[in-house]
Amino acid sequence: MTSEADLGPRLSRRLAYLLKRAMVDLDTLHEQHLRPFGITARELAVLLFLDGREPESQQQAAAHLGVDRTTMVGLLDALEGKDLVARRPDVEDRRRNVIVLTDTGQATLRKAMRASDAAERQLLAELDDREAAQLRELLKRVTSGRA
Amino acid sequence: MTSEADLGPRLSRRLAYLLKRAMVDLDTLHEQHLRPFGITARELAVLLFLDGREPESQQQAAAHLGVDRTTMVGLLDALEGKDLVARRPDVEDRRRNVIVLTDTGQATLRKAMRASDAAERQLLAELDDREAAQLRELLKRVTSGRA
DNA sequence: ATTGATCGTCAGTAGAACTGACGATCAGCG
DNA sequence: CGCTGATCGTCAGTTCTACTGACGATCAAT
Repeated sequence: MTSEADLGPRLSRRLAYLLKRAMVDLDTLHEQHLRPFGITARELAVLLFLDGREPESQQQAAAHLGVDRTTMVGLLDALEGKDLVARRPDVEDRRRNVIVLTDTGQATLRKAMRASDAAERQLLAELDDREAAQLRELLKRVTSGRA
Repeated sequence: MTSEADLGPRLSRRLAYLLKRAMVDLDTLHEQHLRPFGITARELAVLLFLDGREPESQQQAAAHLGVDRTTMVGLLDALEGKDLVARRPDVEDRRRNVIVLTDTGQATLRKAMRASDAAERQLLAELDDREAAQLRELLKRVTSGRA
């Protein structure tokens, strides 16, 4: 792949380049580490989001996760097919589905999160703990500014 | 859009979330700031790459930029259509095109780079200069580790 | 009861990137 | 020289993803 020295300093210091690069690398690492659990990083994000929340409708969950409502259908189809989440009719509003984690989903979430932690650690292998926390904090402030 | 508080701390601290969020935001900002120049962030990256390098073939440039050779064709078609780059036959190897910046391309590059700088500044508005440099440095070390 | 909006779903579409192939050209080898 | 295999830029076709628009079902408001 691209080695930073080949690009000269100009492009390799642009934020867009650095961010994309980090994201692609993290995607690759996640793919490797999550393969044993048969889920993608994105599906893990859904599981993580559903856990520790009051049950929510598909569309609420979609909005919070920033994905289109029609995309969420397929995402949940996949997760439901793996028995990780369940759609249950909302008793208060029968248009809605309430999405809940199954027991299998809970267990998979716990294990997959450890794998994801490992992927993150591998991405940040060059940094010590203090620097890793610093990077996380800076990114958090950057994104939270725009809510 | 998604407000960080809504997600709870779990998802909003994951690196994948933070990186993607930052990238999407930066993309949006780039789109706004680059609109006057009629180029995308990606095209700017190509211009920036071509500038300050010995003229190179399409495929070499594509490899360095990490895009597919067939994708580079369309990318250059667009840039050539805007008179920002020119394909010239390589005298030493007539299979190849040498890609060069036109004068217009040079001028556009300079102006667009200032716009891109502004986009980056806006993305990092929450950080002071020292922190912004720190973030850049940490990201650089993260990515350069994997060359 | 009627109107307008929202829910989940699905078909169709649009865009981006890749695969595989093509003619043209090059390098190596006899 | 001539042949063979590889590389260059290009293009057609495929794949993948996300979106638009529509649908029946359901809700809320009047």
